Amino acid sequence: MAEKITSREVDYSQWYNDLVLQSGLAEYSPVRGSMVIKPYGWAIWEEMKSILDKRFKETGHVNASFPLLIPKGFLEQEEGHAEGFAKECAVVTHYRLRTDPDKKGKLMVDPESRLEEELIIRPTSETIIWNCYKNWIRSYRDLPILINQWANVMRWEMRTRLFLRTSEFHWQEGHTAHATKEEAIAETEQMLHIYAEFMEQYMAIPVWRGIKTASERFAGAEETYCVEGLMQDGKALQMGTSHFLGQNFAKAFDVTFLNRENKEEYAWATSWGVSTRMMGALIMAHSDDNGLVIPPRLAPLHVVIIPIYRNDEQLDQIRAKVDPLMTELKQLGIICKFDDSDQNKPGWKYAEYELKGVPVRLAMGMRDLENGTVEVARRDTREKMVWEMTGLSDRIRQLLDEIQQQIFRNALAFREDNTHTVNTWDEFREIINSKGGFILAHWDGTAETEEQIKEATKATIRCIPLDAEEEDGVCVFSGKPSKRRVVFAKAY
RNA sequence: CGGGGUGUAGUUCAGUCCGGCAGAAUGCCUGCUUUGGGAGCAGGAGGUCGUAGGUUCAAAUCCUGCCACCCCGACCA
Repeated sequence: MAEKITSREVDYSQWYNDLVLQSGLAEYSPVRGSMVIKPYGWAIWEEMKSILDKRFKETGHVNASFPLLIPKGFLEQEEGHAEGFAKECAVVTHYRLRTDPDKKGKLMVDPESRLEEELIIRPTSETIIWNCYKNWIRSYRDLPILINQWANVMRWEMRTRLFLRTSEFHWQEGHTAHATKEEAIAETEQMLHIYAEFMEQYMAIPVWRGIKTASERFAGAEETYCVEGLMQDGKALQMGTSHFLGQNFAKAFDVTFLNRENKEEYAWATSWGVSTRMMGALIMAHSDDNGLVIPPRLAPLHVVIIPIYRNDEQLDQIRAKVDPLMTELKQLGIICKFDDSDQNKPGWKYAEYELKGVPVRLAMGMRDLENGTVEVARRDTREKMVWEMTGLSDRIRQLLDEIQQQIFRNALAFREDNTHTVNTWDEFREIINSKGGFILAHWDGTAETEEQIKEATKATIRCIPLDAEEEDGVCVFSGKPSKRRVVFAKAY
């Protein structure tokens, strides 16, 4: 457990891996690209889920569950969708194993169990859901359908990274059907804003809200909206997407309804999702060389209390002070733990809880008992203070709020320091190659230019910001006229 | 799928070049002493050396094949 985390300066990727493994968020599994999410990691994900789930329900959505296995033919129905996902699908071809007659104790795929129609493991669920919607939608009175599902999906990735890109990942996918285009677009935008608010207010990560260019658009979408965050190494991370699917899936699955004028019309669709990738963002946005830094609003444990004592009698004295404090803290909705285990010394515990990113640590020893005080340490700044026991629980609640805000302010300041408005190609290349971060630059709107910039610098257009102001300018690459700036960055 | 790296105790690794009893640290178990920033001492348990084959009196070590994982690219949320 005393292993060192690689410093961010030395090797950012290795730092990230060390952190995930050592803090007990997750570990590798025997199958490449899949991971075990351990209780501490899952606890954070559950926190994220419960907050988002509540917001979804507040905005009229309901949860359901659709199957893991999808008939291969379904994927063929929508052309763009098929092209986008075909090359990363795991395929089920057989339904049975048998003992291998040639190798004792070994199993083999039973060649006689080949499936008539092969099944794919869902990479996303548009197809199987729209196959259902076909039967569920008859009239405009059946609309809108506002369904979400929490599920795991699988995309066979060439190169995987814990949380950021695993073959199997957990997410939620909302799939809605609407009677009008306007309503579907409003839904797409609404969900994007719910994501953005969650990321800023809970994850403490400022995000760009924007629209993807055609080349970055979801397979099968008319328009893809996204939220983009900035990691400490200057690379951008797409943290969520919301798609306006137009009538593409309705046409592919023949989903029509009779409108008020008794005329048959195709339904309008959206889909939107965030995944366990957000865990990666949370880690990379705030943590340091000592371990995780988790914003209080997502932390599974807010406060840890560590006793410092020489014998059982002293421990009992400390416990007598800690018990009522814990009761008060719990009444304020603060999750706390008294770590009175005798396995490790206080110093070990300090390091351990810092590694796990617990926002506030209290230490109480004989000196404190005499003075009626407690040592308060905050994880984000690693600052230590000595506070009076009187009125402590309220001060801790305020401190947690302050930490939440401070972490966000830091992330925002970091993003501002690493967002550059650029007008020349030389400047663009210079910044992308040295500092990284976001670049705001004019773009002529063509896929050719976008591609050439990507080839030259590896930077991609992360989004066209929703709140971009109209501004006449010329494309940083081609010199052609442009109406607004777009956001470039190297991305995960 | 290309380039690089690694597979030896729960973990991190040494040992491999030059074949000869399977090692260290850490963690784990027992006991005692400790406890305000990753404790100390004593004792103990723990490994078919990734896998299959070959060479040899003898293989962790040499040869061949295979597999897995990590890092860097191409692809992607």
